[in-house]
Amino acid sequence: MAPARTSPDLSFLLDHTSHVLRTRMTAALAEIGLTTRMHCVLVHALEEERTQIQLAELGDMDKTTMVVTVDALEKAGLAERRPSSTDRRARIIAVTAEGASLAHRSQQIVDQVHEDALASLPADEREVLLRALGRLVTGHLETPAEAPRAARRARQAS
Amino acid sequence: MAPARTSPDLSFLLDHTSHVLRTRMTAALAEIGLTTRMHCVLVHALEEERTQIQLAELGDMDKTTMVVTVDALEKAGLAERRPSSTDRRARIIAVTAEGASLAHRSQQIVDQVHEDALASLPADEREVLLRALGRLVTGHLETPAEAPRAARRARQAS
DNA sequence: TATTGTTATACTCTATAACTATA
DNA sequence: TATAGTTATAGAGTATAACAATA
Repeated sequence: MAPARTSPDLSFLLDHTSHVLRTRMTAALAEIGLTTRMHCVLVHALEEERTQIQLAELGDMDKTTMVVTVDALEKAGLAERRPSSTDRRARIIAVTAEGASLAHRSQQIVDQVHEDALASLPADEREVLLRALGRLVTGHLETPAEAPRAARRARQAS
Repeated sequence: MAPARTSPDLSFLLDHTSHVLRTRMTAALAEIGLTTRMHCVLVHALEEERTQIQLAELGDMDKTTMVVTVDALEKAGLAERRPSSTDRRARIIAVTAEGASLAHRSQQIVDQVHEDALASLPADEREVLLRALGRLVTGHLETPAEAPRAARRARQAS
């Protein structure tokens, strides 16, 4: 969508670049059978022992979305749910050997997709682009505006 | 979602900035009763006589999405469907006086939201940011990667 | 036969609600 | 009472299919 065309259209530029980059990333990771989320969970779960909730927060996902993602990782043999030794409600996500190996490859793919995009820019622009975006992310564009969320009916009895 | 954290994470930077900017834009336009799409259609329809299909292409929307958007504009008294004089299948989207006035205000709002974001950057970074994003949009990140589209069942008879 | 606009609806995605087990 | 994880499903958003009118 191209909202307008008057002033330098920052919305269009950011929407388009992020959308296209995301399709590239999705396609590249799909070649090794991963979604972006699976990659994200694998990488964070490898760093240290983490529960589903912790991984959900790191990846900015809902806990119910995390259930689906971990289901997919387990089904693919890339990770396992293990009981936490300290909290019997919680599950530690343990990455399998195969999962660790794939996470290594997927991180290379992610880096490569980013590099490919950045390599198309002059070195000085590349540097400033990252700095400026970083400034926005930690500054003026840090926090989303409130979106009015619709209330929801109770669930139907089954 | 924060896909990774190794190299400078262009995906995260672009996703986050575009997402937050979009929530700002949505909230700002909602104050005058418009969605981003309604604004987009109004502005393009004001430029010259255009059919729904033409407006859909300009805004990168599906024609069925355009139907809904034009319905909303008509309901709000901001635009009307008029028969094309040259093609009896087509409808020209005519902006009403009220619609034109609101489009003027909405364009100011859009510009202001962009300005607010850009004003938080040093002037030199601002300029390079726009140039670099523009380069990506017309260059390496011009075209989305193909997404495998799921086939769909035929419609149920009603 | 192809295209414009329309309606109906299938599908995806995501999050809410409700529940179980445990803290 | 509150939290981790799960299941079921509501709801938004969007696109496909089919169709009528016209080219």
